[in-house]
Amino acid sequence: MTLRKRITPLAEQLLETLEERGYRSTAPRRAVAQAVANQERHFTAEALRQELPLLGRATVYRSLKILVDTGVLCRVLLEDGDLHYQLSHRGHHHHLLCVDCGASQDLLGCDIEDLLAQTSANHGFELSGHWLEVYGRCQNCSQKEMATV
Amino acid sequence: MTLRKRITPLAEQLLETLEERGYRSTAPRRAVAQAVANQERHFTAEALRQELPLLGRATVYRSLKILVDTGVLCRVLLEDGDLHYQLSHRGHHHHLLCVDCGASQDLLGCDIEDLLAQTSANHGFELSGHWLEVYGRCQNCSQKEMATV
DNA sequence: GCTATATTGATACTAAGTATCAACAATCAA
DNA sequence: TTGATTGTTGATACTTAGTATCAATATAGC
Repeated sequence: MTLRKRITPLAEQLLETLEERGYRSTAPRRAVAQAVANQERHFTAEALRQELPLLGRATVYRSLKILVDTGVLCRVLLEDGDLHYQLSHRGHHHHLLCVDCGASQDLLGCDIEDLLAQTSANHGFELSGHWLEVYGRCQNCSQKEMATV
Repeated sequence: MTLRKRITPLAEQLLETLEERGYRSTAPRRAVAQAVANQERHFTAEALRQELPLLGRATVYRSLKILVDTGVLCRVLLEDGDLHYQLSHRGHHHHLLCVDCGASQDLLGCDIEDLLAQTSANHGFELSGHWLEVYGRCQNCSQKEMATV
């Protein structure tokens, strides 16, 4: 079958996570897992779909959804409003997104939560969650900029 | 003309802002400004369009875009990923969104910027912007919850 | 009132989803 | 290993949010 491709350890790991959650291991899901594992940067749903022309649209979108639900993928909001997907380290985190090269770094263990809880409380809000994206220029791109100016 | 409706001071103010930016004052824009001014909560593009059946789709979306560009409207990302629009106080700010009733409060003058600048620097990032939405339960909804439990 | 130019709206397209549903496949138990 | 149960697929069609094009029209300024 065309869909049964070589599968890398990362893709395997993604599939295992799905199975742990009770999702069946199917050829289409293997294909999506492998395609996701191959991505080096954040990607759009449509880009992924184009890499998987043999799969139905709905299947690709459904697979993305369950990958997000199981915490394997996360959604990233780009500065221009585009929504992309990206492999996620489990748990709550934020992204530092380079507006030049598109690289992203995870932001862990910063003190935003505390600050937000405090601020929310001041407004009479009971905090339940938040979404934060940080845009800027990564070290590489800053240095390139320096060099050309 | 059906489009020339009574216009409220707020809508008037929105139009003036557009004119200051060099946009012409047209009947469709008056209609959009009034419809936007009438909203009590954040709203979707499509909802607004349905209130303005006489206007072309493109016109509504274009008007929303220039209202966002001029800072009169801002985009709000709901917890479920839906994108809404909302009247904006000029300048950079964030939203406290109630997940129960949908109310939103603006979050001004909090110290997130400093914290982010610091954190970004630690990661070699040159900060250029950020997007933050805070979800929770407003005072009203918290109290209602209390009362029923 | 004329004219240059901005704006409109019809149409068609992209992108991201969701809903439906008959056909099919994976799993598990016998 | 077979077979029933139940999850999954993919075709299709629909919704929402936009954007691009372009001829027709309205606006602002002279």
